[in-house]
Amino acid sequence: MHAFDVLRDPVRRRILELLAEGERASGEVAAVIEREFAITQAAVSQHLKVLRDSGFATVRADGARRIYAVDVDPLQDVDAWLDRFRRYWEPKLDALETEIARGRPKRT
Amino acid sequence: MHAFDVLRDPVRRRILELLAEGERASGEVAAVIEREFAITQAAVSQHLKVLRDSGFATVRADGARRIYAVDVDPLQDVDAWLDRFRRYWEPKLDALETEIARGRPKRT
DNA sequence: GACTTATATTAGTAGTAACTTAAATACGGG
DNA sequence: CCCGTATTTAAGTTACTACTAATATAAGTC
Repeated sequence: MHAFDVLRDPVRRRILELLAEGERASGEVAAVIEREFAITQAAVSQHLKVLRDSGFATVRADGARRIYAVDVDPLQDVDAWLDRFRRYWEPKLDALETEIARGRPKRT
Repeated sequence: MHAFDVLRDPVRRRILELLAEGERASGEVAAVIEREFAITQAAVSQHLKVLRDSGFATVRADGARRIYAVDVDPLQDVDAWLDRFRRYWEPKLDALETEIARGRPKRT
């Protein structure tokens, strides 16, 4: 599943926003999302699965709980894709200078 | 239509890549896309409509031709959304310093 | 004005994705 | 072990989206 397919869904974007603030248990995420989007816990769990399978999130067990954390690799891919458009809003920087100014690490 | 809904489609992303290199007539875009994705001119025209309606592209007439150009406003929105994740791969810069270092213009 | 080229629009169809409900799995405590 | 909590998985339904084929619109040429 392509990064943009994942990001297309507003629920998944909101989950990533939550995880950007710090790791959260599945249930904690579900509590927020259920309230904000009026969907069931099962639906949230399915979204978490998509995020796992597509590399946007990692999980670790803590007893019966599942602690989710954001993984930014696919987001960096998106950021890299945007590079070709940056000259339209960062007119002073050429491509190389942009690399340096932003300190973006090399992708493998 | 949200920016990520638009970017989800690989054909639309490819069209934007083409337009990032410079403006192109509808038919020029269609020629490339028809070849690369094996879809009809009508389908390409529909994608161009989506890009227009969602603010990713602008058009001007040149006789019977329609010249398309990229409009990066929605792409800047995407870029801004990514800001909250940047600290995970730009650890040395805090939020304010990032703003300054990247020289990102204020969005209205 | 008829014909060709360039492009957009309409109507209909098929595949996909997000949801719900129900059931399954796994851990922790009494 | 049985029970409650935490979480995932499965099955089925519905809505949306990208497509094709056909048609419409508009400009350029003779």
